[in-house]
Amino acid sequence: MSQTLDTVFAALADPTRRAILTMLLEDDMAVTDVADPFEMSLAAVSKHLVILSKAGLITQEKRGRVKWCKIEPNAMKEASVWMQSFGKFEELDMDAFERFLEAELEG
Amino acid sequence: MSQTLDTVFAALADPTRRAILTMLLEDDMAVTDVADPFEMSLAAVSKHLVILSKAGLITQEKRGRVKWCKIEPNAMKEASVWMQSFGKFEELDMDAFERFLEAELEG
DNA sequence: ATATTCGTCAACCAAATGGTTGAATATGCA
DNA sequence: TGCATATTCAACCATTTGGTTGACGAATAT
Repeated sequence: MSQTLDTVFAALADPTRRAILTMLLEDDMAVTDVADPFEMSLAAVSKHLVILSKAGLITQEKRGRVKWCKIEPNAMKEASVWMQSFGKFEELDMDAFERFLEAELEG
Repeated sequence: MSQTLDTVFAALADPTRRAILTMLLEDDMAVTDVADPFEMSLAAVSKHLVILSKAGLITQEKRGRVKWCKIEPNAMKEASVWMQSFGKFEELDMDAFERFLEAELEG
């Protein structure tokens, strides 16, 4: 039983958290800026960041009063490998994938 | 926002459900046989199968009084592609991966 | 010095999750 | 027919989840 898979998959199951990760692909961000596009309180987003942090999917570093969030893509490796064992997927349609990411961000 | 990603990742977040999927990699199985190795009621396992089913990760076909469960690896495609966008992972250590799958089954 | 900004904490809430048990349904067997 | 097997359903329960608000501490700006 892998606690890592539990926490990583659970973290990825929430659309807000996936949107946050997609945002962080662009650049490191402060907590306040991460929260900005969402229609929920800063405290709620802060909790999401804790969950992403515990799953290892992001790291946070405090500089001054600003806490910077950085994505840690390698934390997905175990989960990604796990999934890949379950099928040989067709090649990626990258255009479709881009559109999909757009939708995720708006979602 | 993708309801599919929500349900697939949520389904994979539970170790019992991942173990079920790993079992189904070997062969299609009846509900009773799926439930056998787990220390929980048949009803509980049945619920897990419903969740896997709704996520599209398995299909179930009733023949006689037996309901057969079949893994549908392609349902992981979208989620797998999503994850892969977040990093270029090092090459897989396949021995480690085998050991990991063993542990999952025992978990 | 004081006000403002950044972020978390604590208490609370509703809804979802993962489990239980016992009854119900449907099929197969003798 | 009558019994056993396969599976789900319904009601229930404890815990977790995802959100809220208001207060708070730490850092910055005026």
